Amino acid sequence: MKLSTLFPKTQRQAPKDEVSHNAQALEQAGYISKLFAGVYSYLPLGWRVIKNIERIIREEVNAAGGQELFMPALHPEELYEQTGRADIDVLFHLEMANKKKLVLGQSHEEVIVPLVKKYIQSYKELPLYLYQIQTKFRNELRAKSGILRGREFIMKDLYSFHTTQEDLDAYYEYMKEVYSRIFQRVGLGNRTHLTFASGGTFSKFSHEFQTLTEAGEDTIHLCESCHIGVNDEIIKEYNRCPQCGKSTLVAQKAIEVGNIFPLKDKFSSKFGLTYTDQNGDEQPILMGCYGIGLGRVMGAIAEVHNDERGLRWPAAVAPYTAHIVSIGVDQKVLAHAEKVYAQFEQNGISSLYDDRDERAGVKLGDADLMGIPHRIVVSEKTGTHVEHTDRTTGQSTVLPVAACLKKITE
RNA sequence: CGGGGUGUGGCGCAGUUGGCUAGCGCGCGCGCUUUGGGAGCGCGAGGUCCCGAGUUCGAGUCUCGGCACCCCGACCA
Repeated sequence: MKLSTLFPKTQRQAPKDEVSHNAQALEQAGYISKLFAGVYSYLPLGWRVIKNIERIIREEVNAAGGQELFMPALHPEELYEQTGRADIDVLFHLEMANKKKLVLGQSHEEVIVPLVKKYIQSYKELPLYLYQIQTKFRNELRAKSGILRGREFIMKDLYSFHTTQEDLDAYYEYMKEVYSRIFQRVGLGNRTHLTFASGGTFSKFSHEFQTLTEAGEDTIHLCESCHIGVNDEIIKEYNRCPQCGKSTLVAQKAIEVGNIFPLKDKFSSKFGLTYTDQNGDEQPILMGCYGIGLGRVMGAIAEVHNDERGLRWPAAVAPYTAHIVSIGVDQKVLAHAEKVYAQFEQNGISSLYDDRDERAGVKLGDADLMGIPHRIVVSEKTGTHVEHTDRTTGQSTVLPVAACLKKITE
């Protein structure tokens, strides 16, 4: 991709109506654009980051047996009356021309449970794991923190269906590992902690995955001994770690990037979702649900991986792998830069090539802002070589193009 | 939904006790110069001053009523 044609160009100054670091940096660097409070467009760079996060999640959830589908965002309100959720305050309400009442989906239990009921009858068809990556709508009283809390947001929601509590428990435990891998891969591993949260009336606990950052809206109590967190809501009940029993809990700010919930029969009982067991008896299907907010993950990464100059994307989610910058107007330099860009593309390294007729400060400043992991400078100084800078460590070396390619791909 | 703050070219801002063609920086267009950390000179384009109603000879400025955005709460993936 040539930077001269990339939409949009970066902003010289951070937007004044954003305070959270993630939104300031992401908007200034051209990753997102706010339409109104809590509602953002993902611009080409930002969309590539979302797609990378999505790919990682999809790979891991597919490996865990998940079958991807796609459900509507428009839901008949009557389904929510059946579950008693029709008047929860985050629901957006709307109406069809014939006055039928609808809501915008804030989650999909009300859709997927009737869907599964329609097709599943026997224990032979279970367990079943269905998921989607889709837009949710929540009428937040107050949207804030940039893309950390939107009114419209992309979410991966997985629903599991089981015949026995043991089977649900086993899959639930397995999903903890899957989630850990996902957060590891997107670059949040060393700051993201499994956290005990309230299970409401139907289970003792649910679990959240909380990424430690000062920008977080939640306070968790992290066990210094086993690194398990306890949600603020339930710390009063459990003044010691529910995992290891020690009382070494330390309060920290965190952002909830994922959660998993043992629903059991909460929704299946409302819709009569049952299966026939081996004895021909009707039994309730037990469920779990598992969510990850993609925009929130992106925002959390932006909060965690940055420096005073701009963003610093982990390689796995970066919009491009290399940011090639030509400096100067010398024809030989420009020809060399074009060639380097072509070589990177041929070697399968996605590259953003700054071919603009701009001064060095502008181009290098934009590279800092955008935060692509490998910066490749071509100038009169580098001659037939290139200067490679690792955005994460800040280390620079001048080396031949082939050596640079090798360094990046290994 | 309570408390506080802010709305003026694309972005960031100034605009005095109401006053005449509404300014500045950045960005944008054209020309010349410049070229390893956000250049210089010249010319130029770009505005429902958030919206509505009022007061006044005259409103960006005053009054009333809305709306939006940001911050702090309460609530929430």
